[in-house]
Amino acid sequence: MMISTRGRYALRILIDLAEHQQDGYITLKEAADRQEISQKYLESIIKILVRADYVEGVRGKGGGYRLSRPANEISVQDVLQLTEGTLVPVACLEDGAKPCSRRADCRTISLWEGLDQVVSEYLRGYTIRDLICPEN
Amino acid sequence: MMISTRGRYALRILIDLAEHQQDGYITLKEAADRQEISQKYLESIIKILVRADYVEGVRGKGGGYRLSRPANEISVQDVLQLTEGTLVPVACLEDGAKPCSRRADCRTISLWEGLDQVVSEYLRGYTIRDLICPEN
DNA sequence: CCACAAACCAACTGCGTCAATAGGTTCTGT
DNA sequence: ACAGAACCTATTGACGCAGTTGGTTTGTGG
Repeated sequence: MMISTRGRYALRILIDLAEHQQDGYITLKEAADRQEISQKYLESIIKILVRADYVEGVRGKGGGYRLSRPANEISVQDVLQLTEGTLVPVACLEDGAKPCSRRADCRTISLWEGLDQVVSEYLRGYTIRDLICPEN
Repeated sequence: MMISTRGRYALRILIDLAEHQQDGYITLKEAADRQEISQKYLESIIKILVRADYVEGVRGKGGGYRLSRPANEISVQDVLQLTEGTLVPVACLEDGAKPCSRRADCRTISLWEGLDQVVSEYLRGYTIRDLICPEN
């Protein structure tokens, strides 16, 4: 189980915002109700998206959230990387990882590098635009 | 970080056994020392491999472990699936998962199915034989 | 102008899993 | 018999996930 609810909910709320773009600002309550996700928990997730400038939040009455850039410019890869922290399969592939003392005769490093490659390429091929329902 | 030490150590001990096949039975201590893994922890991992009949254990003096089938017949996919429990990216893809109530208008299911596909295909392409050092 | 609606913020909690340790028991060749 | 090896069960500490609690700040419609 490699994708936690954090990443999955993040995608779902982005999709929800994309599908209701024409309705103006969407409140957290609306989105949470539609997606059947705890409002409070979703709050902590959307905060990450706001800070990373995928989503814009407006306070006060009449406020809410909306995408701060077009849906086709938000890649699934980026969203998951942001919310999950990392997507690499093993710690030694994280950038800034301290070099492994067994690196010289590690038999598996190329296996993991290849896996990372394959996953990244796949996820980079999807944007939020590709995930919204055709009629939106 | 999707592959835990359990899966990684399992691969490493299988590789170790494969590379020392001609030395007869390999004791846990030998392998643990070579791989710099806690003997006790490795014990719990190799037990899984014995039960799944990837490895054969022989007790008593002169005993130890060896592969119970050729290295090229042990796929990385199978080993990781066994030791990690599952490799699917989200719970609803596990077989025997209770059907999701939101399945009908889930926007992301095909994304996850595709990811699962891509990862499985990649890992199925590797066997222990592909990971051992050429000179062995 | 002010009450209310909304986003924003910080701290905490229960739970499960991972990674590992501890302390044995059983088997077997010499 | 005994030493060396696999085998077995239980327990532990740390950590992250998933979610909750209880607020504070900001903006606007009436």
